[in-house]
Amino acid sequence: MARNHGDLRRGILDEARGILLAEGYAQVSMRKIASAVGCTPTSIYLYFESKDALFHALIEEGMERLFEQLAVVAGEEGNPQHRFRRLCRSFLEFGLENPEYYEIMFVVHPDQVARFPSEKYRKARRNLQLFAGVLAEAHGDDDSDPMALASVVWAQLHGAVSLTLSRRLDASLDTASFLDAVVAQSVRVLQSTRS
Amino acid sequence: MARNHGDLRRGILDEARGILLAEGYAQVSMRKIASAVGCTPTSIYLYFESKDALFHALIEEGMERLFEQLAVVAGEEGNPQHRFRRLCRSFLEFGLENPEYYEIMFVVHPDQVARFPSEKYRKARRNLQLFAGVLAEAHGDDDSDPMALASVVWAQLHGAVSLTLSRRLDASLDTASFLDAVVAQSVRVLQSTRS
Amino acid sequence: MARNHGDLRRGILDEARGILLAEGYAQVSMRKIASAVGCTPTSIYLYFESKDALFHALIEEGMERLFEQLAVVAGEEGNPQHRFRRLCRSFLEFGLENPEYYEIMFVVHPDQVARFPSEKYRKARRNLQLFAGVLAEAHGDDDSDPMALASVVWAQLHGAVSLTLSRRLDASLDTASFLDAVVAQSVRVLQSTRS
Amino acid sequence: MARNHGDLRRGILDEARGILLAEGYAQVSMRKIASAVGCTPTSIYLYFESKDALFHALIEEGMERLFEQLAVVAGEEGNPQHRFRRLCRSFLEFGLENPEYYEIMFVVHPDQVARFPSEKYRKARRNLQLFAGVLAEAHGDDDSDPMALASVVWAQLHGAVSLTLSRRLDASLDTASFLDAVVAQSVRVLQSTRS
DNA sequence: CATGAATGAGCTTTCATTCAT
DNA sequence: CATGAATGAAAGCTCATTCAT
Repeated sequence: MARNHGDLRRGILDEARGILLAEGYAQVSMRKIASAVGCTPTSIYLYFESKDALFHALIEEGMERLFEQLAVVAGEEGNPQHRFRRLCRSFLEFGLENPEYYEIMFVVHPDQVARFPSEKYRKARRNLQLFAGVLAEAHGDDDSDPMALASVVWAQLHGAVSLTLSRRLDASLDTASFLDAVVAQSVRVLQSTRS
Repeated sequence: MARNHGDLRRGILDEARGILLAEGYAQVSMRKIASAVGCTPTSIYLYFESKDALFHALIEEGMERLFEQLAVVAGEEGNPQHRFRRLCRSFLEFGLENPEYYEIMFVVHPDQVARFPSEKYRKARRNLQLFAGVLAEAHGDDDSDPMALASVVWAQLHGAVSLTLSRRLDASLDTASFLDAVVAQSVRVLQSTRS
Repeated sequence: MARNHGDLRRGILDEARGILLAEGYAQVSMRKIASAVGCTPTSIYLYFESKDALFHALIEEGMERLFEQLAVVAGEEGNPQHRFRRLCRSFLEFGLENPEYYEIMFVVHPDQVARFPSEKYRKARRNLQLFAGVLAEAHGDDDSDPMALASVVWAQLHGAVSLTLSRRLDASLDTASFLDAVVAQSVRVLQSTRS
Repeated sequence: MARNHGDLRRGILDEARGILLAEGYAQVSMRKIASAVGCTPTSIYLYFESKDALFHALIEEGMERLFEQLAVVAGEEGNPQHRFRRLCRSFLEFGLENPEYYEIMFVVHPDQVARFPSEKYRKARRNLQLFAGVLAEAHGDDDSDPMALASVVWAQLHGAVSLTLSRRLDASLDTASFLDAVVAQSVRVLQSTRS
């Protein structure tokens, strides 16, 4: 239990994420985190100003992880269309494999968690820019705004992830082929100004 | 206090929606609803078996309103592609104009509200079927499953609405043209099996 | 459901007793009684001034049933010692077969149910007098007060019933032989002044 | 407010007992205890996991006090019959002098308080064993089970205490001589197998 | 750096009861 | 004779947070 400086902060974040993943957003309480990490609730306040601050740190972390995951794909060689498709897939995977992370990053109402501070908002924005970048490459000559297109794609992917996670999709629907169809449809954004 | 029969029930539903919109689902409490509507928490239980039941009633109501709105469009004359486009628009409008309804209907996590009872679930399904119906018409002979396509479109639209409502979209983005782009992209689902 | 006058009162008492037996004292509520009997909670107040009054009526009824049961035994022919023994048995049986009746009659704290009105108290006293009567017969010439002796016996029997009902007796103890021993010991009260 | 460590815990237990005595088990609430002891309901949960746990602590305490009191008598020198008689007296005294403890230890229905945890149950059993021990001594060679006899005595004593405490005994009865008679009758258990 | 003690506000739900009709 | 609507009080419990040490 002897911890180095900073270890506790790390531990708090890890356990908070753990509970978030295991039991869902509504179940995360300072008490639970504290007892999971082996300290008192009070101690958490030495590292985080409030519960909101803790969640913002988690969100930030999530944004970074997503960025790393997407950046690998975006940086690969080869056909930009191909890369774009893989970017979409990668986003879907991230969401489905980190459901509760995804929840706080993209679903939880901003009035519930206090609004994500704007300085950290840039980190969220970078993810969108990765999409925009690859889109711009793939799209060639075009007057359409890549960020706008990226947002449309993002909306498509986000809708797919969030409906899947909240199990609102029809039970008769096969998830795998639904996701395939979503990716296929996302790729169609590249035809945007052709017609 | 001089109230007609049923007025209080209506008032409870309305105030619940109001608080939901203003403060988010997690902040809606029986106490708050009661004090907003001007009765005691106990009285709410005369009209709703539980908090969950109250929210289920709201969800049901929302599903019906959405259905009515979509049904008008779906029943119009003319080009099915055109009708499909207007259906998409109509869904977006409903979401943006009824954010409280939208929140409980499609966003709030099912772990927080007890699962929507299956007998009422059919009402929710009807909305998707409207999309599927028009899609089937517009699509002509095709081997793709209209419900599957409809789900993809729904994901696109839902993503757009939920990102807009939670103000997670880039501030530099013009909402109107974003929504136009979303509709344009949704319509592209009709090309699904052509290429 | 068409009820004659007085039927409802009867029904209320019956259902109250039923719930009392099935679910225990703490679970009996006006609501439950009303819904079991098929009327509104308000209606109960037409027949009983309060919950306490209803319970007092139940207690009175219980006392009468117990009296009837004991009176049969006390009135039998034959050896008074024998009759006394059977009286003891009969009391034990009543308690064990009507546990929740027994609960309100003899266990529930008088601060919980408002004090049993003194005019009805006489009915409770009659039961004790039955014991005293048979004891006096069996005892022959003696200067000891039969009511005092009867109270001692009552304490013995009541202790046995209440410990059995609240399952506080040692699990390794066989209930049947415990009760036999209790009766045997009760009979010994007849030796009171002999030594 | 300036309190030493442990004082609050003690105070909670004492006030809970006080309310129990004054108003009966059903009226004891966390709120009432808190306001009697001068703290918030929340604070009670720092010392007791739940209301049940609080009452279990009281039961345990009561069992220990009773044991200490009985053990002194059981350990005295002299005639075992004499000691047995004094043991009975001591039990009666404990009950009448500690009605609050007695109430939760032996009267409150187990459906209302969660079952006394089995690890602590041994403490409850020790008291009965004291009776059994002295009975075995006094009884000499005999085939009857001392625990069974002790239970019969316990029933007698418990009946006497509980009827006295709930003031169900006849008002014309002199309490002191009633208790004398109860003890006298209890001692008669020693004749059990002689005749 | 960390804690133990405590708080105040809040939660959903159930209760016995009343009153106008 | 009976109801539907409503109430006020209370229940056990959990929460994020603070503060003196």
